[in-house]
Amino acid sequence: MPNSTPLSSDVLLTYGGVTQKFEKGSVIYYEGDIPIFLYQVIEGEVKLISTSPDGKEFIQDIFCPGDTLGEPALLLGEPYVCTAQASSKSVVIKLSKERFLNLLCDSPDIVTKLLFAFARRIYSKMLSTQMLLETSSEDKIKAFFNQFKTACSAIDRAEVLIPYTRQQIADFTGLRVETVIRTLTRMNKEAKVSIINRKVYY
Amino acid sequence: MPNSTPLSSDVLLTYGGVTQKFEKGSVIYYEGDIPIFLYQVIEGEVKLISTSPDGKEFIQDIFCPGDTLGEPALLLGEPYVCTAQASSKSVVIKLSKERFLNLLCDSPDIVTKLLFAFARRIYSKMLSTQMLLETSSEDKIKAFFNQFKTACSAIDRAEVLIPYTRQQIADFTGLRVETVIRTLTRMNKEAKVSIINRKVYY
DNA sequence: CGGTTACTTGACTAGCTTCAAGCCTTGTGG
DNA sequence: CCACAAGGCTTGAAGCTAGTCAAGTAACCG
Repeated sequence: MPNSTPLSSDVLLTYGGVTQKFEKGSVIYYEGDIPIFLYQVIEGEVKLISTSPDGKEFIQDIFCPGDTLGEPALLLGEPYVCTAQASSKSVVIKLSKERFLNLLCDSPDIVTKLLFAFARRIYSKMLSTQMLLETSSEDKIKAFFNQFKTACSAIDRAEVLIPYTRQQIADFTGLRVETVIRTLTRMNKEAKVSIINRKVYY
Repeated sequence: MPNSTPLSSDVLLTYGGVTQKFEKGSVIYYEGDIPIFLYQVIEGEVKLISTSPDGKEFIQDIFCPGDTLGEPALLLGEPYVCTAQASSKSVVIKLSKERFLNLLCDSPDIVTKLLFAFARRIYSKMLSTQMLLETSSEDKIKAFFNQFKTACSAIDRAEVLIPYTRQQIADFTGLRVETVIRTLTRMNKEAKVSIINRKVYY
């Protein structure tokens, strides 16, 4: 679910943004932290995860180069709901809240772009809420796949490679790996997905 | 989960907004419709619901007087994810997309306010995603109650009346009424909630 | 007082989770 | 080029929790 790109990194750097590298698995901010910076992904991939008390992990969102993250909590001054973690070696620009607000004041244009990016995010959160409300594992997985296909604007008919591991599908849908595997196997038999070399096409 | 109020109804009327009444239960727009108007609630209450194929109903959001609704889909030009339905007799202003866009162009101020309202909405959607990812019915209900308490900025300690019916709690959490009842009864025995005259305090 | 709405309880079932074990594939170092 | 480690995938058996269906009770309102 990549978001659109409302902010050029150049602007962020002009306003005093600083780049920082993160190794795979290292944390950019923790759930509960009070936001100080705006972040933008330059290279790599950053995921937003909720961890439940028993150590289970759920992926709330994934951010790609160009995407900004953490703005809602930053703007509201509320603690982060999720932890942001680099899912691969990543480069991130961070900009202090004060400078970010200056930037917003100076450029109504950017505010509008951000507004559209937020609209996109609300929209996809509503879709993912619908996914989580599905009662059967099959419907959840199908909803997840459909979201992915819409996000990368794939034609509905053509089968597309789902570039996620079983574990990642589980982390997105809130199911267990075994359930994902068993459901996919069944769906394969019923020709609802294709599994070739363990890769899933839908 | 009421949102802040970025738009005064006066401005909407100035830009050509038209008021319309809706009886309790009547639909403002349907899931799948292509958005044409921006809506603002003036009186009453409007809920956003997803209906699953078997007729079950899930409440995605509730809007109170002053709140605008349907902007994400409208701005993106995508079909509505949910159905908007008046949960009580309501009055709503509707403004055509074109005029809404004019309004945004004319008033950077309003764009900024909308941005903050969107931030609030993303934030609360993340919280509700976390709620849905909880595995047990008890944790879901507790997460829902906590969301409610935060929304009305209740002090965490004090017990607060939860102003929802069992059915509504079920519709928000994605559980069944019977499950909600059984879980609440158990939580009452374990002193995790208080039930007095069938009313729930948490 | 009668009808509607909300709440409650019980018995049964289905489906997801859990735990445990084993297999396949990929990449790395000797 | 082989061996082995590590991560991902798969399978089976058992348990438990939420869902379903059915029936009935309590509160509310005109």
